[in-house]
This record gives sequence, C-alpha cells and structure tokens, in this order.
Amino acid sequence: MHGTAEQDILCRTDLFRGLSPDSLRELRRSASRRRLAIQDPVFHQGDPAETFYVVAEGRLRVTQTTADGQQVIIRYVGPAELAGLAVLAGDDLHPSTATAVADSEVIGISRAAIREIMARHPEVAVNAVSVIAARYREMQQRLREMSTQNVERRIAHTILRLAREAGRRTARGIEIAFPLSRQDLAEMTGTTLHTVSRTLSAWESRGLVDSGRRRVVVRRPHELAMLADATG
Amino acid sequence: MHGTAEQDILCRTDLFRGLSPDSLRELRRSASRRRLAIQDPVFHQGDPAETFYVVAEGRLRVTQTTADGQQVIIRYVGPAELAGLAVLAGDDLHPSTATAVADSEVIGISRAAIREIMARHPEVAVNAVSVIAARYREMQQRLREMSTQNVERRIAHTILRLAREAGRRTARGIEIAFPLSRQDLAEMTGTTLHTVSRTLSAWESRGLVDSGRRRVVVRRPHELAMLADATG
DNA sequence: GCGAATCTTTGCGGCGGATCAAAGCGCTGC
DNA sequence: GCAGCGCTTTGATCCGCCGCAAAGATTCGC
Repeated sequence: MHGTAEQDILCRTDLFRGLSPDSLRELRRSASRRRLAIQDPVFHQGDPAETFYVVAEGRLRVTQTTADGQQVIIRYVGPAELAGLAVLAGDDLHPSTATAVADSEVIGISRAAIREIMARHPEVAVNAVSVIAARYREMQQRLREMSTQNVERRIAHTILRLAREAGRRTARGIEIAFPLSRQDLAEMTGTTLHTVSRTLSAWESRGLVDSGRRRVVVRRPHELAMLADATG
Repeated sequence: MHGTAEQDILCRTDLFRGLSPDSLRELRRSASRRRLAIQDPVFHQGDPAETFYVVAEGRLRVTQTTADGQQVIIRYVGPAELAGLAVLAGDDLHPSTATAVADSEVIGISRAAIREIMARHPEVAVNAVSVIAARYREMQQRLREMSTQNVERRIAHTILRLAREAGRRTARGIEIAFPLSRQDLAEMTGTTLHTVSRTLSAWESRGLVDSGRRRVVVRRPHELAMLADATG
C-alpha cells in the first residue's frame, strides 16, 4: 500500500514518466518519504542542495529572500510536481526556501541518486530538460506581466493561475484550496498587502470573488479573466 | 579552418562541453552555419521550433511581444551561448524572437539532431539541464528585482550585468560592446525610455557613466554597484 | 551635404500605488 | 469563553514614475 502509492506518484511526475517499472523500483529504494505539517520547512535558501522533492500530497510554497530581507514567492508546488530543481542541475546550494502550506507528504531523492539515474536513463534527463524549461517559460511570463501590466491585472492573473493549479469546485465558485493571505498575494505580484486588500474588496463588491481570512473563492472566473486580459 | 573554428565554439558551450571529438564531428555534420547582419532575424515568436542556435560570434537579442504589442527583452545572447532553448525541451513553437544586434555568426542545430544526441549521450542531456536551470535562476533573479527594487536600482543592475557579459575595457571605462538604446534598457527593466534617459543623465552628471546614442560606458563600476545594492 | 528618420533630452502635470496610521475582525489556545 | 495575536480593512497623504509634448542631437541615405 505504502510502496504502491509512492510508485504511483513518482511515475505520474513529468520527470519520471515512462520510466520502466524496474527502474522505478530501484528509484524507490533510494527515495525517502517525509510527512510535513503545515508550516514545516522542507529546505532553506542557502542549504546544500542534496535532496530534491516530489510532492505526493499537499502543497509547498517556494520563496526567495533578498539581501535586505524582502520576500518573494517564486511558486506554489502541488502533487506530482517538484521542489528543489537546483539539485537536478547539480548546483551546490538551494537558491530558495520551501515550506509546507498544507499538511503534506513529499518524497526526497538525493542528488547522487538522480544524477546516476539521469546518466543511465537519458530519457529522464530529457524529461528534466522539459520540466525546467516549463518553469523557465512560466518565469518569463511572470516577468512579462510584471513589466507590462498594472497591479490589478497582475493580481487577477495570479489568482486565476492558482485557481487552475489548486482550485476546488464549490457551490459558490472555485476555491483556492490552501490558505492564501493578502501578504502572500502581494509577494507573488510585487505589491503590498494593502493594495491587494483594496483590490479584492473592490472585486468582492462587484461579485467577482468572495474572500476572507487567508481564503479566496473565484465566483466569476470568466469576468475575472476578462479583467486580466484587458489592456491597462 | 572553417570546420575547426566551428568545432571550437561548439565544444566551448556549456551544452557540448566534454563531448567526444567523434561525436562533435558528427554533430558538426548536421549543423548549419549562418551569417547575420545587424538587425537580421534568427527566428520569430510563434515559428515552429525546429532549430536552435549556438552563437559563434556577435550577439542576439531575444524578445517577447505581448498580445497587446508591448515588447520585453528576455536576454542578450553572446558567443558560446544558446538561443532557442525551446527546441531542447521539445516544445512546438518558439516562445520568443531572436534578432542580431551586431554582425553575427550562428550555428543552427535541428531538433532531431539534438534530441538524438541527447538520447545517445546522456551527458549532453545533463548539460542541457544545467544550461536551462542557469537561465531559470537568472529569470528568478530578475523577477525578484522587478518585485522589490525601484527603477534606478533595476537599471543599475541591468547595466552592470551587460557590462559583465559584453563589456570591453577602454580608456574611459567599460563599454557595452553593442548598440543599446534607452528603449532597449526600458524593455529590460520594465520602465519607459524617458525614465531611463533621465536616470542616465543624472548618472552622467555624477560621472558614473558616459552614454550617448545607443552607447553606454560605465566609468565607475564600483560606485554604480554601490548604488545597485543600496536599499531602496 | 542636406533632409529625413531615429534616438535622446527635458519640462510639466497627473495618477497609481506605496506608506503611515488605526481600527475591525476572526482564529486559536488555554 | 475570553484574551490576544495575526490578518484584514480603510482612510489620508505623498511621491516615484508615467504619459504627453516638443525641441535637440546624431546618424543615414541619396
């Protein structure tokens, strides 16, 4: 039961998709499973990059902190996604911090194990290229957003993206299925919690969203998308 | 002469570093060489991603254009660097446009050729992971800058980065060795050419830089770096 | 060598969003 | 069940940067 679930999630990742059952079994032997409570750290910015993680369940927040103490959220990572990509690239240190934002379960894979697998199974290395390239594209898109769009559109895009990645259908609309504060949204969009709060309040009064303490529900995704794509 | 130079540049890239002479020779056979005059396009955003390029000489500018026509400069690419990474990842379309900003020479490698090489030489695929991961890190850094720094610091960082990548020592200081307009700097920093112009004028009067029509010389790199790292 | 096109500079006014301040609300823990 | 902490809201003010406009510099083509 235990082992089966683990194998399932590993072969559902873009990284290990298509790997032979034998290799998966071998991989499993060198992998370690870890349960995380909400708020638990997975790794810290500046730690030696020795292990990367596949999220089996739950969600992680990946952040970077600048020299002067400002924090930026790079990404949220959900089931079958990876955290700690620096390990794949053979970098020495983790450039970011990963923290659980929900009770989670992750599978840790050591640098040595993955590098050995990539060397022996070129298809895994090729998959790794695709995985990181996808992240790179994501980051390009966000940079473009930051460069060309005003705050309201950036917040709209961010919320729609999160709703897509981690949305749960409910009677009232699509609920983002993990605690998400105004401060978090500010750190994803390069603004302040005050501006996020004002923006959400305005949307709430127009019936676009329904939000509260660390909670966002998108009530009218289509109208929010219109707003996100409008020029300005 | 021709062939030797090509092999030289290929094995100086991070992607093909360490590849055996035989494999390099084979690679060379499937590669095509192309000369570019300033302003020549290499590929366009939306083109099928069939070929990626190693810059042998000169410099390319990689840009993305948004739906509403705004342009963002993703990066400049110099000798021994790659353009068209989407091809490595097996994506269908080029997400960006590459244009020569100096007379250049590039070596084109087809999607089929590189994928075959990666499948047969895992070390190339592993190198590809590192190459793209480095770009990903770069992009994270720029996103962090855009999120947390004011325009002046962003311009300072950008100019210092360009000076590092493409700087030429001269009597007056470090000259950025390709034409670079106010508009270009604006598209790299998410501001307007007006603000860039004002900023450079202010620096010029303090003796930090010396700039003119599509030309920037850093006269006091250290002081500019102080400014770039100052809080604010 | 002259005109045109392109790039740059600079002034001015306005506004989006940051900052500061303070009160309201909702969890959580004991 | 109440105290206290963390999150959110909202107001008021301020300023960095944009947008517009127009003139000045530099390069290019014929």
